[in-house]
Amino acid sequence: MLEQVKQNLKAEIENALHAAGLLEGIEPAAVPAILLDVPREKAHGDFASNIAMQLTRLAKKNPRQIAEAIVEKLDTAKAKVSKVEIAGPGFINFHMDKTYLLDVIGQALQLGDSYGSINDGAGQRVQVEFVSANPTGSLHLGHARGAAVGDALCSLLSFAGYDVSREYYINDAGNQIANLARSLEARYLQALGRDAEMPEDGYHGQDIIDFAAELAKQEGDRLTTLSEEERFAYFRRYGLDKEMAKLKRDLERFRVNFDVWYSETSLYENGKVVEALNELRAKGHVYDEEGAVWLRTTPLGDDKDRVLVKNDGSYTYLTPDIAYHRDKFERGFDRLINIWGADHHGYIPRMKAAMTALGYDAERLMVLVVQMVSLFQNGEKVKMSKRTGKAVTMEDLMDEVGIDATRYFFTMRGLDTHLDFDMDLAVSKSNENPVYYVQYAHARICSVFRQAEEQGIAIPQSTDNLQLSLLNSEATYDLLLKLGQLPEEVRIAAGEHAPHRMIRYVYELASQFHSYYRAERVITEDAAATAARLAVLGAVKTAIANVLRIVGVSAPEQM
RNA sequence: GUCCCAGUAGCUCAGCUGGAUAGAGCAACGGCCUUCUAAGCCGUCGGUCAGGGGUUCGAAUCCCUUCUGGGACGCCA
Repeated sequence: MLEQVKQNLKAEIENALHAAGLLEGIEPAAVPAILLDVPREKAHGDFASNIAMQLTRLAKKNPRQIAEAIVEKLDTAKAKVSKVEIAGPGFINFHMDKTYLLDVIGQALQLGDSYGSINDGAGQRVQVEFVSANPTGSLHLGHARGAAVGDALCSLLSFAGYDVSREYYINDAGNQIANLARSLEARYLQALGRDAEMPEDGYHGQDIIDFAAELAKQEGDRLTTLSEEERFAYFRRYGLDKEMAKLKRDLERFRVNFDVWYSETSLYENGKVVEALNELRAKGHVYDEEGAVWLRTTPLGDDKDRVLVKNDGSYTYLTPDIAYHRDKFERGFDRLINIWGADHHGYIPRMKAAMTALGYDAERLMVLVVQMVSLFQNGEKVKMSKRTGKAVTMEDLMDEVGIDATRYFFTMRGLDTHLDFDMDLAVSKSNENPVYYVQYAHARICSVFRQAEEQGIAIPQSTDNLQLSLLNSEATYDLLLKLGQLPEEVRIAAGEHAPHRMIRYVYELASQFHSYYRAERVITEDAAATAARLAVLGAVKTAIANVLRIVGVSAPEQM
């Protein structure tokens, strides 16, 4: 709705540009796009354009002259502009008839759950792979950030009209799983009271100690009688099953639900690793040297060539991963998005190179890098290591901080900022944590609705039969302006893959609402005005709930 | 040594495809509950946008450079 108003204004500005003859002799392609900002200063109107300054050089006139020419030719009636001013170095400030904002109410009520959704994606198929933590220990802080951000991004893209598939790649085939088996074996023996040393690269997490204890209790020392081979296979299977079950449980509890769990092992079993390798070789990107098989990635933007098959005949991590990404493309997705930890950023050029080598457009694969999370407790940075098993797990976070606050907190920041997670503050549930501020706005609206219902006042489900013209206060207009910006926010946030923008938006919307709530009493003696205001609240409630749903935070009815 | 990310108020961070007087939360200080939830509202204080050069009508934003913090540079995954 607001966008229509804006588009209309843009079109009228363009007409004015032509009418003023400002574009004569300028290549159409060179004409800058007309951008309309909502100025920070209210005195600068509802929308502002810097087009006059943009045209300075092209039109060879000074910006204020250009602005004056535009304003003179602007059809203010058609543009629905109530006042135009030229300000500063050449900004044109447009003041609109504020009643245009009232349309937003009906739109939000009518669209409900889909208010704010757009169709930028036009049904394009996007696959997002995220978390993909090795099943060798509990999910920790970094994984939680990846999970929160990845899931929010998926919901956001879906809201923007993309057909999104969430996928988790299970690294269930490499050395690390052998290490898991041996670690579990050692812990099992220890649980039986025997002397057993952890393997050199073993996993020291508490989860494995617990699994081993359970196993010792169930099986006694029976497993020690198995042949070495049988025993290894047993521990491998058992460890993997246990770790995967725990992983899925934690993620589900975190409200992250994957559409596809893709097993690395399956790539070997159905021959896709060999296929990928053969294809690379057939396309001439592979060579043999020093007993190893190499992929020539250097000409494709990588620092150096990469080994695919080691001289002992086994594959490097890269090889099945290439097969995996090849398979993603083969499944027909229009775009692939990977969310990787910052420690894997160096891996991006070689994967893109490999995709290019296979003949795919590497531009269709986007890797988003999520920076590290540092944990602070008692004012000090907590050192964490998977090696020693000393780490705050995602489960700890959910237990101590809660899911709403954790998800909000992780989604709040841009992907590329190093995030400091202050455990004390998060746990204290003080008002430092803004999730309550937003949720409270939603709960407050619900509370007003309960009050209204108790008094026998119906909550309007649409704006039919309402006198919206009764809504003419500054506080209402401010609130409706923010409310009406949701679709555009979704557009920008989805386009930039920036779910944190949605958090900022919903915080600002909540803030506008809280101010409005203080400024105006909703339920009064005036039935018509009451109904109109309840409609405003219903619209705001819808918008808050929709955004919270995107970021995976609950919208409580009361607090 | 090379590459990636960051450096903005006391703290945590927005803003970064160039725009008007650089924003928010927390902290600090001062107000506001006989009225729909005070988990709230209103106000005050707080800045060499790490430093230096450049590009131009205009730079936190773009380019070069220096410094600081974090991460990555395996025939590990």
